[in-house]
Amino acid sequence: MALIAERGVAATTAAEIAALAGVTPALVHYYFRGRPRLLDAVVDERLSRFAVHVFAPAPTRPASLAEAMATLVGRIFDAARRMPWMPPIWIREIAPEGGLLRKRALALLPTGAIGGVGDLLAAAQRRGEIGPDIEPRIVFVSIMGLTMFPLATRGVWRRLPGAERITVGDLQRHATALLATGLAGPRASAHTRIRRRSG
Amino acid sequence: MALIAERGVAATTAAEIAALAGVTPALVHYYFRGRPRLLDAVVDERLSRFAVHVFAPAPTRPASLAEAMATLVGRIFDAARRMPWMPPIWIREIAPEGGLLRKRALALLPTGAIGGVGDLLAAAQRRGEIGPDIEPRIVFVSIMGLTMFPLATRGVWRRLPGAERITVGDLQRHATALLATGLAGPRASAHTRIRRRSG
Amino acid sequence: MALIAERGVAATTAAEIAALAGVTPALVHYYFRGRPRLLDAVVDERLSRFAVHVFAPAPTRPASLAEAMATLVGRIFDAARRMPWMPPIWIREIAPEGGLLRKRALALLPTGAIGGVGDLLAAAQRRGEIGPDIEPRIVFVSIMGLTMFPLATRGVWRRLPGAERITVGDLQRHATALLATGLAGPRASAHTRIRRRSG
Amino acid sequence: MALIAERGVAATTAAEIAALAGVTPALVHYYFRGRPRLLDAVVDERLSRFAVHVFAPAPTRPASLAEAMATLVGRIFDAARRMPWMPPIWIREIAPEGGLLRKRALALLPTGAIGGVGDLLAAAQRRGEIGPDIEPRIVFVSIMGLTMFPLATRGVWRRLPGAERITVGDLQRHATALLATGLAGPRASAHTRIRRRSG
DNA sequence: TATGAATGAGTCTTCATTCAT
DNA sequence: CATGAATGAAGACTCATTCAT
Repeated sequence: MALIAERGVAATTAAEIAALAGVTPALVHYYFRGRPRLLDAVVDERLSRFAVHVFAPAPTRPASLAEAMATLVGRIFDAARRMPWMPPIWIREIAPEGGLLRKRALALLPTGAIGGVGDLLAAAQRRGEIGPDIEPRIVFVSIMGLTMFPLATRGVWRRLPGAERITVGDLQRHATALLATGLAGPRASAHTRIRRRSG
Repeated sequence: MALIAERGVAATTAAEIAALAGVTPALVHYYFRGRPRLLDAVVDERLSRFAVHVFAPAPTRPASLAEAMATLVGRIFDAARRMPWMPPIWIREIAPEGGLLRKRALALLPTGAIGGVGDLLAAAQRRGEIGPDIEPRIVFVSIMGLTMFPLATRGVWRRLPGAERITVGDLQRHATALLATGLAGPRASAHTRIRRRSG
Repeated sequence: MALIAERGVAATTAAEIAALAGVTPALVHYYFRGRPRLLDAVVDERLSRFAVHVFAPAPTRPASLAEAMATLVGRIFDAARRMPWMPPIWIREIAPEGGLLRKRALALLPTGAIGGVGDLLAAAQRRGEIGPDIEPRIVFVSIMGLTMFPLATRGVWRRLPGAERITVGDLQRHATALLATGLAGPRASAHTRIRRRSG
Repeated sequence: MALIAERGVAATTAAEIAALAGVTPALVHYYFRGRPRLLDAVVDERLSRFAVHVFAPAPTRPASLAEAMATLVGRIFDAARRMPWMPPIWIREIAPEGGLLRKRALALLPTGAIGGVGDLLAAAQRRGEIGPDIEPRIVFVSIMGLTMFPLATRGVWRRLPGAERITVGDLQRHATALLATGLAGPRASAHTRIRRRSG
């Protein structure tokens, strides 16, 4: 997982995997019965856990839309903490056109659940709870763009001036806030909120 | 560019590039003087144009922060329309850890300009114009996650139920809105806005 | 035997043999103590039976040369009926230059007996009972070419037009006749012979 | 051709071919574009020549059946003199069930011409010119068994006692005679024939 | 400038063999 | 007796690279 997360599928050879595991390339082949099935195993035995972690728990009736979003974001960050190889793999090998794990991994996406989120948001939009320019059906994509993408690219943006000390927790708070109220932040009338990172 | 965008750098051979160009692999090698310098050329002669398109124009003093963001988003979408190979390449080969064009392309990022945006946002946050949970320094990353990422992954999410007819224009509007006010949408007191996609 | 007859020695792996036998490749190795000795066993425990069947029975004093030949041909066909794997193996792995069982199997050939047949024929030739252009010493080879070879290649020639219904019995009669009197058939003065395949 | 004739297709590696040709295995692959097409080339560029040599010349109206057979046998021996790799290859890789060149090479066999020979013989048999036990349709197979087979197996039978000095010419004469009149030789009434190998 | 021929290094894969159990 | 795990050696194949032309 580490190698694939770091270099991508195409650039990861069986020999490298074997070396990292302290075995011979022949064993890797013997064990997984060929490269295609090794990739199957990557998806079925590892990537699937991530999907389960994010989607499996019965969705408790959320108090509000914002809370529902925050929960989903929370689960993604949580899963990524446990399975840090997922964000880069997702970003490189699953999401984009021609990703080498795409076909294998797309089945993991609970299209139903995602559609459900879309329905929920579309209804909310009809009730005026959601901005008119929002596309409810691709809010899920935006969530990915605000969670998996920054998680996968920490290495780059951490070098941006002033970003060195931003933690994963900060990132989660940032994504949740951006998703809820955008840069504008909560309405002026909102009650005082707990300050983060007081230090 | 098309091949790299579609399959990634590692999976694109000089022979494929040559075939697509109607020349011999030997000529590709002769012309670019080796694979490393071919990748250099990809970055220097193509990817750089994208960066120029997004960042080069003198930043006219924006009327508001929201407008500044909308302009940046607009430029990205505009550049992506002209150079559709950029989003997948960015997502796969530049942004993530171990991206094969990362070292070469990172120099293109105008760290200064990005830092400037960060400064601007940090100041705005101090003035209370920006939500307290926002991290000004990585707003740029969020913008990427709301523009380049969905552009690079249209192939996947277009299959989500209800997302078939979402256009790039819709996507831009969605990203701009989300960035400005989040899902919550503009404050209640806001004046009526032009409806999108009336048909 | 079936696998070797069908694909040849070089193309038959220990794993295939094991699979067909319902055991593991490791057991095949354990049992035969390596590939060379597996091939030894093929020769010593199977192929040898064929040779025994053809040559072992005490050669009853034949009434005539023709009868002696018919007997030998009969024994070969008989053995091939019981051990149908032999003709292909003989043709591919024993007879030709570089056959993979050649060295092992050649010892099975009773050179003495074959030489005896040669002596017999040479004497007959000297007495004028055998055509002057016949080479007595390689009549045995011709017998092989008229028995083992067609038996090993039935799959091909059965597809020849009109050859579909030719049985092994027909083949034996054909070989015996050809050997005795060639295409010309028995002398005109010969007494009527029993017709074959009356149905 | 030499390697395949000597060891068979399965036991001949690209590396051996390369070594014999004084080039690298990579070149063999480059030149033939893979093993399957190397075998195609073997068949199309070499084996086909043999078939042409044997079958192509317009069949001059033969004076007799015996002459027709002698001509066919003569052509086979002639072709084998020029292309000595053919008999072993034919015997191992084309004729038997599971031969590795079988599918590729069977198209070379002029089924029509062979069927024609069959027709001719069948008619002759009806006229009583051919023995009743002969199967006209597989006389062609017998011819192969009396020509290609002994040619492919010289290495073995040359070691038979008394066979050391038998030449290819002797073999041809032997095969022709056996085919014409069997071991029995020409009818007693036949006119004197030229003696062979007077020395 | 352009290429066909050629290759070294490295890919996945196969397979007989080993060995602890 | 029997096997699963493991491997070395070798196989076909790939690809960037070289080079004479």
